[in-house]
Amino acid sequence: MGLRVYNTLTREVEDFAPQDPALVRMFVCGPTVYDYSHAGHAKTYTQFDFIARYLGRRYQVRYLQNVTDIDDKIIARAAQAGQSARELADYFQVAYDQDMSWLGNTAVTDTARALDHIAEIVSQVQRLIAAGAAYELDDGWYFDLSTFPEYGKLSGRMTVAPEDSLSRIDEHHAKRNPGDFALWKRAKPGEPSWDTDLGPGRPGWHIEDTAITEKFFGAQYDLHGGAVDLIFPHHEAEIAQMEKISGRAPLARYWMHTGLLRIDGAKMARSEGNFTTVRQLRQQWDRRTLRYAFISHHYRSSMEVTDELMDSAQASRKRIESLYRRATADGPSPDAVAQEVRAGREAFFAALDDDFDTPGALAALFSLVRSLNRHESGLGADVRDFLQEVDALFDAFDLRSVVENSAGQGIAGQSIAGDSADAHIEEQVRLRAELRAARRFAEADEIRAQLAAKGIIIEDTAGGTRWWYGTGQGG
RNA sequence: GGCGCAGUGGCCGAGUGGCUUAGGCAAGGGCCUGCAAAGCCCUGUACACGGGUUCGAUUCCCGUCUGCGCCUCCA
Repeated sequence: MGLRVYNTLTREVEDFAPQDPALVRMFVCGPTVYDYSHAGHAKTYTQFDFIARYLGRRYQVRYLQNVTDIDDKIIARAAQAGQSARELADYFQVAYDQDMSWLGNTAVTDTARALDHIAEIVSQVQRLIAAGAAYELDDGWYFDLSTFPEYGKLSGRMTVAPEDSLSRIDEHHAKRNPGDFALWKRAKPGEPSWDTDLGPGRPGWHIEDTAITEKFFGAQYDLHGGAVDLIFPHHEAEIAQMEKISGRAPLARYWMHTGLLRIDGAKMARSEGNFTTVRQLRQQWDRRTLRYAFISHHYRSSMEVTDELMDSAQASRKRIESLYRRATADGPSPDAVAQEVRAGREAFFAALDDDFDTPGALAALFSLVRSLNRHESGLGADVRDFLQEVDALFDAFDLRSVVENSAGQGIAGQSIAGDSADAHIEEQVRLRAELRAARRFAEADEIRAQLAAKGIIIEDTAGGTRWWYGTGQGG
């Protein structure tokens, strides 16, 4: 069974087939770098990171993201801070990169800044002018929507409705149609601008994306992503620009949109001032717990990050890690167990193939976890392999530290730990075992308490005592 | 007002025209354990409301209500 994805353009789940059977070209709208990224960015970019990783199982993936490094807010903030727009954008782009790498979002293969693509942007505007789809006003060039009747096909908003009584579309001066959007903004005094054949100015917001995707992918590509709040007008405008220029449709074969992250019931957004930054989240939670929280929701759902949710995510995560810790047998598991693993693995991937149903996949995973937990011992390499395979996609479990540190005595004598600190712990664990054997429990418990104070966790099992380093504050 | 998405058990959250339970967290009871931890077993409340289609609907259709998003920058 193949991969199926929900396409916003058709409002249906469709079979996924890239233009080039071996390669997926995907583009996800990146941030405007005028401030720190927040939990909403973390959600969207983590979910697309997962999607790209999953596509990577079957295809080579070219994952392109843009960075908007010039716009009104950047200019305004820079002026406030006494910096150049460039300095401010550079600073927040670095901050964004740091936040994404903290989250473990590693799948982006190409990052493109708007200001590095002025020539491509100008070229697109010129071609729109040549096609009769752009016109000039005193403050810049605009797209003429009357030349693109399909405008609105992504959002289902096919008529620019006079009855949109609450519409806040700028009725500015001489625009031919109320929804016409800026392609190139003429330079204003004191603002940064670029000298081009269109005159001094700077790009409109929508045109940078199509200029960048055309450069990297050509006129058409496979997958375009972003959060739902970008559907209108941003993605509509991209479609209008590129399909007008190329005469080919669709711009992107599959349009995928993530649900928004809410706070107190309302959308989290920088412009709303109600946002929690990634940097703040970082103080409170382990990055894997945060990733787990995102992965445990379907990408299209909206969600809210609460302490209760995060506690739940942490507990769930640890359940997987505990199983991994238990799977210590050298070879493969016994046949009956191996069969369970195969069946569970199959169910897991079947769910993911169905429009990246991560909650469904986790359900399959936990069903397997429970059935495997019934086995006292014998869980072997196939279990470890599967959990590693899962984690290569989710990156939400702390399997590695467990491998490196679960060296307690009594577990098949395998001590992976080597340094002196670990040797000391080994010694303490051994001493405690002797005390327990002598039924001197008070002293044994004292050792356990001392180790716990250092963040070392101890478990007595039928096979002996295991120990490992806990995953730290906040889990 | 227009367009779009959604309403599932204490919380989170998939899914399905009837088949055996989604799953996780939390709660209560039990087992295991010197204790702890981990784990296992058991227990409980579901599908917003009103119609319709159907032998049968939480699952399809219509309507109502409610929430969210977009219509301005926005992941």
